[in-house]
Amino acid sequence: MFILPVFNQCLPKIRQLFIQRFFMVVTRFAPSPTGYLHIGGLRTALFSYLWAKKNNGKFFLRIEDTDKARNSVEAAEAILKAFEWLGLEHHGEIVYQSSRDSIYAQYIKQLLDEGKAYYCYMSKEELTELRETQMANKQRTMYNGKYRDFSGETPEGVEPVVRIKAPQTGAITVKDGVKGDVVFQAKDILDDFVIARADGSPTYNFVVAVDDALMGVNEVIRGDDHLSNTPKQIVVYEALGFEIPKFYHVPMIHNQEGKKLSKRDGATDVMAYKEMGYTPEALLNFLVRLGWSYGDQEIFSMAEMVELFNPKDINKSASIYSTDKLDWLNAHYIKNTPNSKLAELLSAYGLILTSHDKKEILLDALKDRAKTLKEMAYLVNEIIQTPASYDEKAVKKAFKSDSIEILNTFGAKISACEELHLPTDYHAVMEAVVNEMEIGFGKIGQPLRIALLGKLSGPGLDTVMAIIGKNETMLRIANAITAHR
RNA sequence: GGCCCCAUCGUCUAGCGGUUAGGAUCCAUGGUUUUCAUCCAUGUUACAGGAGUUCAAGUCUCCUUGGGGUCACCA
Repeated sequence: MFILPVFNQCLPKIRQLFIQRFFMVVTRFAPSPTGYLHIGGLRTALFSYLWAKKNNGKFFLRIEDTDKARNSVEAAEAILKAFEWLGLEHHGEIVYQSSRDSIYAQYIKQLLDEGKAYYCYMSKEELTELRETQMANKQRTMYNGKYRDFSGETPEGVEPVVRIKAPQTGAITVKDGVKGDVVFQAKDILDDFVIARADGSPTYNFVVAVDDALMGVNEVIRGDDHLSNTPKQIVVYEALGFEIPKFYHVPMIHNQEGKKLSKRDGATDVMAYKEMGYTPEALLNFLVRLGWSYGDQEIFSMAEMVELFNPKDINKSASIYSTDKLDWLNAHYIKNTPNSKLAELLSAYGLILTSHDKKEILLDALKDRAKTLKEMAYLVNEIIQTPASYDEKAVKKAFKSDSIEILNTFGAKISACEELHLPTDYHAVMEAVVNEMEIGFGKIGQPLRIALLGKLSGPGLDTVMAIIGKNETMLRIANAITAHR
């Protein structure tokens, strides 16, 4: 092979351009501005990010705001905020389609000049009438090509749209990395669709193709609701002489009713998951496994996702959104988060632990018990705060006639002890009382639990006492005795 | 309605012609724990239906059924 030596002799810069042009994976996430990032969008963003990252490629962010009514800056900020929380990064500047009108205009003009597109003077009324006739005749509604080869007098009073000359026969094949080759017949789906509105603004299928081509995007990973748009985009690519990218159309995420996930399906805003106490690791892990798998593996760190993800392994079928597994993953990640980091995370839920001297014991005692950070913050507060009331059912069940006496004895012993620091110290006192009074552990455990926590569940009592300290322990015991005498 | 996509436990999924159809989650039961949770063990539950191809089909083909997506001067 003689190509390799020649290639290596090229100047580094040219060589890099070559690599970039022919080998570098460039993906993008191109949401329309809705004001927040939703869970389905995040998954395609994640897939695109991972694939680019794995290949040392580029992952771009583009806001599809050709519809100027919606606030794209706010939307971009919301997306960036979510990306930041999740640790996702995009390359370069955010591309706003709304600021690229002149670029689109240039390509529209090019197509017009080359005779690949034309002005269409059909009025809206005429178009509507055409559609109604077609529907009445049970034909598919489509533009009839009236101005495709028009050479007469241009009608007055109609601002023309620009339509592209789409093939009327033959087939368009979308080579899709997920679905395989999907063949569309031109006669079934195509007509000369509008690429520029009467006001000159370009339409979606046109700008998507132009931008992806200009940005060098060569691997498009997006929802399969775009699959039927793809032939139109291919028409644009071909008219403009751009190279068609590789497509991966990932199946939808459905709600419990089996329909496409929408705003009405509760928490579709990614940031709502932060508020609910989910960790980025859990959410990302959850989403990467929705529609994608790697054998039997369930737990994926970001590094593993980058290493193992490949869009060719994406499923073909839609999945239903259910949070059972997300809860499990979240609990898993909380359990495996170091305490220092956990304390930091918990501060976002109003829990400031920096000054607590038994922080380690406290976090160790609770990290196995919470499904979310929010729940964990709540559980911590339950322990730190003196119980304001006692669960009646629990009292009824566990407070026996001899409970006051046992608590009194225990309280007195605690009071007499000088050195009480660790759970084992408190445990020794409990054992001493149990032995002296010749009772079972449950006899002291149940009422003491109510005294300390106001209810019958929670971490080990010795642990709780070590966390709250000697004085608070005595206070809670005294309170309980007063309340239940 | 036209076109397109899809179909394995309730849910997420493995499977890529020969498996007792596997894992995870959920649920249930048992063990550990003074309680609860964690953890461990065990268990219930699936190839939508029908024709082919083949010695052999969850796996290939076709049909049916069911579900979804999409059909704009929205994105």
